[in-house]
Amino acid sequence: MSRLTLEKIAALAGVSRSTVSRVINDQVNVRPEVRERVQQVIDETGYQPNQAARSLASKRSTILGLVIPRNVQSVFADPYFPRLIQGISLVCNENDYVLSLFLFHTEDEENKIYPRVLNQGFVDGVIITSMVSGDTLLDQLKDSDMPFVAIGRTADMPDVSYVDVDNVGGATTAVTHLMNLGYKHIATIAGPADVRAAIDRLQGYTTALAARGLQIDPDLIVRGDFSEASGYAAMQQLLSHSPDAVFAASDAMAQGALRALREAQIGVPDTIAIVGFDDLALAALEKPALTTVRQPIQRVGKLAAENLLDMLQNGVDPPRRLLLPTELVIRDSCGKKG
Amino acid sequence: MSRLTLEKIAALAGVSRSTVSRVINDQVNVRPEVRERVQQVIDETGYQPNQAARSLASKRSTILGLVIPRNVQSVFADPYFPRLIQGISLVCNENDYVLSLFLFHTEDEENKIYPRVLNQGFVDGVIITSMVSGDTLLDQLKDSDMPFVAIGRTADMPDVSYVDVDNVGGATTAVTHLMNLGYKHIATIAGPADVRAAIDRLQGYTTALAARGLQIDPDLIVRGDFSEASGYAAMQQLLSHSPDAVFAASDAMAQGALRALREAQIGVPDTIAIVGFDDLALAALEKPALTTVRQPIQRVGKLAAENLLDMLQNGVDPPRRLLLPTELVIRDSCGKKG
DNA sequence: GTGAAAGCGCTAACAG
DNA sequence: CTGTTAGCGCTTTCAC
Repeated sequence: MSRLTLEKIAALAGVSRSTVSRVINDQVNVRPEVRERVQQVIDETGYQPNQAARSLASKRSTILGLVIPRNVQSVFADPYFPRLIQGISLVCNENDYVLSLFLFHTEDEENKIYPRVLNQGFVDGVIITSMVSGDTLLDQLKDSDMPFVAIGRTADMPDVSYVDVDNVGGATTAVTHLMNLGYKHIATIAGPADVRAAIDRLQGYTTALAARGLQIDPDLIVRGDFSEASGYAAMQQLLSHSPDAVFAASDAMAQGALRALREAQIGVPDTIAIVGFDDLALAALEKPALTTVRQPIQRVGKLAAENLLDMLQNGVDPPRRLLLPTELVIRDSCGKKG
Repeated sequence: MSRLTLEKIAALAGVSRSTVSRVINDQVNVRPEVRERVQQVIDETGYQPNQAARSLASKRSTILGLVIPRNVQSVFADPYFPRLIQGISLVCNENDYVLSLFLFHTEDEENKIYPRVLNQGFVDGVIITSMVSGDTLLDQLKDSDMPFVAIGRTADMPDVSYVDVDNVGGATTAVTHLMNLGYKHIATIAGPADVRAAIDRLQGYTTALAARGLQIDPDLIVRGDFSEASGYAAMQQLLSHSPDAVFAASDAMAQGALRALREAQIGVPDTIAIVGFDDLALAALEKPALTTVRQPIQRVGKLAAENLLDMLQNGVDPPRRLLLPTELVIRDSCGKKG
């Protein structure tokens, strides 16, 4: 029964409301013995301050919002999100913040709910997963005075804080590795043209080839939508151009590619080598085990939350921009030519 | 700038604060023309009521909590959770509620944060994912006066509201289907003995066999932990008892079983048929495509949220207990014996 | 170092 | 139908 209030605790401890408040908020200017006495009453009674009253008086909600726009919603079922959320949640727990989830399924929902999120004082700050450029929600956020951190940068975002993984670098490393193994005819299954991560991974591919003075063959670039099915289709399309290696911009697409090759009875990595991106759990279990680029998703979540909290304390300037390194995990599907 | 308050809107519209409040809360007793005038001011100014003040005065936070205990946390990365969350979130959005996530990673976190969740008035109600029996958090919830709905029932839970899928029925159907196809020597890869869903699926297995007067052979029951790796190991163990079909209590374990059989060069479904449980995305992509029991996860989430909201409005009694039907999805791995 | 007092912005009786 | 009046339970100056 949280019929308990500050007032009552104060009475029980024989002090004023203010003093109890100071104890609760770990403020200075309380004599140690008084502090202890008050704390004891709090412990004994199991008193918990009322959150609404606190927020009203202090103008802080101690809630962080995680916003997932509807264009991202479709991939919410990916293993990516749970790990991201775990990272964010860890930091929230540590800092006595609560994480609220704003999943939007339709444009109506966005229009209806988003203004509330931004203006009601519901959340102190927002982490937004942004993928495609020109994201409406991201733009609204920029126009508001709500502190926020973007997960994944989209188009140009001057003075926007974000955390992203080094997709360009990861892709470059992967393709370079293939070249080092001796592959000459390296194709890529890219992601959607409007998704920044896909653009970056494709750029990593071209960068790596260009660094060796290799020509970019448009026939060796096929787009998918990150899904298994699209990887399967893309691989079939690539087959007529007989690549000796394929860099897929997601593990799911790599998985689809493997399926297509299996059906076509083409040996991996003997005839065609495959490298993926993500390092999902399934990667290690594939046959052959998938060489892939691992991205530190949980760390992305942690850092986003940490930086947001830092902004809440110390102001949003200067913008925090973080690009986390990826790691090439070498397994069997890339072969060992050499 | 949400410097706007009820008071100011009232002034602008030439009415009292109460009237504006009534308009905002869709209450009766406001003349249509007045209502319209007020609404217009609200729309023009983009006024959003302050959430903290509202909660403080009304004693409702319009926040639903989703609690994921640490013993469940380990499987949070499963595709299961995003779908569950999507279901809950849909209902929250529809009803102007916000979903807050309480992910616990350690016991310390549970001890520190949980009391706050329950007593601070932070949330109006809680949805808790419970798996193992004797879950501490669930017990605390029962002892509190916080309205809640459990996802998945554990041990005996008289007068606890829950939403669960019919694991017994699903397993029974799956195994019966195998028997109908003519398999005689059906094994199962069961889940952990303390997880209710696993217990139920195992019971479904035995029930189905018993219904045909078949003996339960202990050698044909091997336990895993729902993971791919455990399914792989379990299948290897089963091999010495040469079953002609295997019912795996999760798709991941079925996947592991398939891997073991592939390695052992045993044909599926020709030599051994396999049926899984879950219908994850990977199920349809397996080679051969996995016959499995589909569970309506998103619906579980929706119903849990809907029932919780109903409890908030109409009181927690009587307890709502829902068992959702599953569906056998027949693909290739179960074969088509006659 | 401590207490008194003034709100934070809203809802909810209660009059009228 | 509308306005007035009390708070909700806390934080935060400001005196002392």
